[in-house]
Amino acid sequence: MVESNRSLTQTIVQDLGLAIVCGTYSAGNPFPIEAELCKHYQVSRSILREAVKMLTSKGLLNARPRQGTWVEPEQSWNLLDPDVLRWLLERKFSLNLLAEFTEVRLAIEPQAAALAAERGSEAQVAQIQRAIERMEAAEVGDDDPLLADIAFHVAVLEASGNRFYARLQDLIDTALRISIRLTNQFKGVAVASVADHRKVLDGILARDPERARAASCALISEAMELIQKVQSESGKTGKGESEKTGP
Amino acid sequence: MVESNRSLTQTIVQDLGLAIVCGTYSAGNPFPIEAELCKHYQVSRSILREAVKMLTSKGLLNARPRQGTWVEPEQSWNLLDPDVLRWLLERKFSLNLLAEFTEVRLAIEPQAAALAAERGSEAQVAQIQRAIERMEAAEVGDDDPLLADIAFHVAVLEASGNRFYARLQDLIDTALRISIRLTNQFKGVAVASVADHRKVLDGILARDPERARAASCALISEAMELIQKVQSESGKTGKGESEKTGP
DNA sequence: TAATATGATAAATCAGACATAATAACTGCT
DNA sequence: AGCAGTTATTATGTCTGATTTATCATATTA
Repeated sequence: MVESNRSLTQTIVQDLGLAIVCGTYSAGNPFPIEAELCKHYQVSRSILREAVKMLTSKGLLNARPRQGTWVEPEQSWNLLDPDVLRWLLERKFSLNLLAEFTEVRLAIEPQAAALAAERGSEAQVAQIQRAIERMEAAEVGDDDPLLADIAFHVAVLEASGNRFYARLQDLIDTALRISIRLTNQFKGVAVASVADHRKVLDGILARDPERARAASCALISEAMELIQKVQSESGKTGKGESEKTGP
Repeated sequence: MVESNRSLTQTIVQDLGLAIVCGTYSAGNPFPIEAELCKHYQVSRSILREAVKMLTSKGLLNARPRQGTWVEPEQSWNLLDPDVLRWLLERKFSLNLLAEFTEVRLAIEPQAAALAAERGSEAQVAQIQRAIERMEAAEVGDDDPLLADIAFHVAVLEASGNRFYARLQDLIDTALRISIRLTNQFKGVAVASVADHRKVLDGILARDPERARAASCALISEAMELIQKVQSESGKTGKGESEKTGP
């Protein structure tokens, strides 16, 4: 197990969470009982139970006396929990899921851009502008392109003034990191263009919701097409995807 | 405290979770230390710690030795966790938040309807049809209108084939229940019309994504307008909303 | 004054026990 | 043999008390 400065409980949550979404436990290999897991992780029951409870509250596990602890069906998992999404996307590059998450972004981000144009505060809009400047700096090596990209999308979500939209930032952070890691494997993939991002900012600065929406929509659509392209590529080579779609 | 058949831990999670989102604990009234909460709930430390861990995994709490346990800022809460959303919406009818959540629905559900028209399976579409039939039955008192309404929206989300969309069903279930409870207080509020819902189904049956999208958009927009109407009503009477918008 | 030692506090972790729920095994009867 | 009712087993649920560790406030010392 990986050593870390986190607490024992947190370490076990991460380890077990990843193992669960990777399908380590199934009919043939049922989830172990507390005693076994205690022995495996060399921790007390208290610690292990706390970890299991945390995973239970994310919809991954459930338990009953005498029946033991079991992994809940995938439909019960809180996909929108940052931890859960990260574990899911980290498992051997789950392209299908990344595509589905991008569909969420495609629904939300253009709307967020429109709302930002409509009612974003000066400070919030300035934050978007700053992100664009970081992206420009990144083009000449003065900043990290990935972090600048993330900062842009997060700033737009924040400027929407909708608390649910803003809460997607952890998720988008994760998705973008995975997305980059994924698409970088394939050649011919251009880095997200600053020009296209700037169009969103322009729409917001002009306080033109529809222009902002359209620009954002184009932006995410481009990302979506990229993923689909990778999907067909990996389909041909047979590498990458190995998700089961149900019994 | 309310007696129940749930476990002690679950009972405390619900009680503490609701108290936290209601703002019971703040600067003047800091979150109690473990020992005090144990005394208050009359439970052992194990139970209390498990409950605190569950709330920690939902982003509501955090703890450190010597510093104690504290409530995280609202920006850290997992709004998209079904429990958290329910607690939030249940706290004295949080109209602003309900409006924001409806903005999420406005972004997602039309897209889901379009996807359902595009790639929903026969069985999934049949499920939507069945929900419409339930709504019709409810009109003459042969079914529960709220449950039928929920079944419709859930069926559309399921038919979208996007796992993230499908995961919104718990949240929409909660939101619709609160929404009904809320709007019923005000007269002149017509129950969701079956005709408008059927238009979504028609678009999906015709495999016409844009028609389905437009119909769904109209449906949610109507709900949104209703909420805004109630917002202005309660603004006049001063009742209902009492959310703080920041320090 | 600033770096260092000390002490107090609250969570983190451990160990062992008993209670409870759900199932499996068993008994005794017809 | 076949069923009803009892008992035993098993894994989680809950409790208790103790020890360790991280952090902050204070006091001490150079």
